[in-house]
Amino acid sequence: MLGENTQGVSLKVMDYSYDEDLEELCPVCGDKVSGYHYGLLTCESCKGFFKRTVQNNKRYSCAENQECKIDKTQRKRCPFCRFQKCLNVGMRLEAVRADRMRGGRNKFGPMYKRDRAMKQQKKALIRSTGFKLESARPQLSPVQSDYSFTSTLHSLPSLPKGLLPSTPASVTPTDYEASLYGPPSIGMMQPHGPMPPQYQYTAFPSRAIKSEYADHYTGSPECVFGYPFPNVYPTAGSPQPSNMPPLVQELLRCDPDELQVQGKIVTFLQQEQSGRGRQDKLSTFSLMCGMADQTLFSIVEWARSCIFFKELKVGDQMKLLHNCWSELLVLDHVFRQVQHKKDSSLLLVTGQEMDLLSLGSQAGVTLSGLVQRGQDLAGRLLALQVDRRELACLKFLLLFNPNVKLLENQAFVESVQEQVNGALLEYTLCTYPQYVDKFGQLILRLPELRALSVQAEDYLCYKHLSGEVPCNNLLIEMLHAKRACV
DNA sequence: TTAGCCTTGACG
DNA sequence: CGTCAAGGCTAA
Repeated sequence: MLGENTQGVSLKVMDYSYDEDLEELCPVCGDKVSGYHYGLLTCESCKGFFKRTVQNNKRYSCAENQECKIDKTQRKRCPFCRFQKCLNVGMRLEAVRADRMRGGRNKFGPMYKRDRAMKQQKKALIRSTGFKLESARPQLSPVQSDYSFTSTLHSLPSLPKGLLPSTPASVTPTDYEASLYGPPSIGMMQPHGPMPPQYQYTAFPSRAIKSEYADHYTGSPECVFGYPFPNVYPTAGSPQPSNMPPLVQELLRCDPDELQVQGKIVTFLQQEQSGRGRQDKLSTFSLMCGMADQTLFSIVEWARSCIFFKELKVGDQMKLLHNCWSELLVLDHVFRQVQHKKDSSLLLVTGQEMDLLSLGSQAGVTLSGLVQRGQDLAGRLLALQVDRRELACLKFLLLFNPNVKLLENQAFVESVQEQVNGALLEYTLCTYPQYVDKFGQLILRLPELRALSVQAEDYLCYKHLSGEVPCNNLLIEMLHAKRACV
């Protein structure tokens, strides 16, 4: 949602301008990338450094404050900070083979492929939207197919219960991969905070790492590494699945693969833009509406496939979603900023970055204020170190709002609310015992979030009435539905 | 120890 | 059979 200026806005989107520049730099030292190594695109030297460090179980120490800048010229100066940075940007210990088997492929192969595909898509999106998202007149004829909410709820085939992401295994392969998969290049989930410096000195149970193809070998059982197989690395500080309340785990499992959502939205916007002529390109504001609209779409899909929610009758489902869609949308946005961890720019659902300064100077006061409140909320959540399991709970607490009136199955909604509350409380107590009242702090964010979403709705309504929001989309339908029933 | 180049080998 | 991320080798 951008720009209150009908003349047109041209908000600069920073990232991905030139294919080479930002994309081809090693996230550790900024040197030239030589390919995917240990989970992400890095340069040859950091690849070698990471390998040596893990293979030889090296321990370094930092002569300074463990915050040395690592760049191409200084990367040799402090191996401690260099390795720290390797871990922080998402290099994977488990990609270093304990048995030193050469060649072949590992389980990251498919992810490298997906990442490459995403990058391609994004480049295409940049090409079609332009580096600077130039505004045109508000679009008259949105090329949106039938996205009415009612048809959405009805038309999507009901998924067979057994096939939903609730397979017996503790974590589905996709979830596992998604959560393992590192951060910024594809702008998805990343560790919720920088790796604590003591990370590598913590006593971990040693565990032999074998290559996946090592079955053919009689690998030496003595092969033990100091670095553990970091199953829980990406969410360091998060619990082992064993001491997590089962419900929390179940809720997390409902969460969609962020990469897939991003991919869908990017593809959609790209197609929409490419179907237009030069003069006909969507304005920045319209693009943002498109993003929000598509995000909303994925939120509805998420809800429909969720445990508890799918048990409800469609009527109740609609009432709940009408009530909380904007809250979920705002939470989605805010949590993305929490992961983004930059105050100077917004991370969009497409993975693009938008510079906050230029947004501030070109968007109107209302929008700037909204965005700022979102940043403030993101800041508080970041300070709280909210993790994605807690996020999953919060989403359910918003969705199953017992204050929604005239529900057919009010009692069920109330019971879900209570169950999730209990699970979140238990989770925060078990996982973050050092936090005095993390649960309470998290719950306190909900009213703030609601207040913000109300303001955002008002803003959207205003923009809609002044004819600046492409109509005929889910966003507007939700807006109308809510205003109609309140 | 570093980092550029070489060899390996499952996967498509 | 080519690709490309693993590990290996070796001058600086």
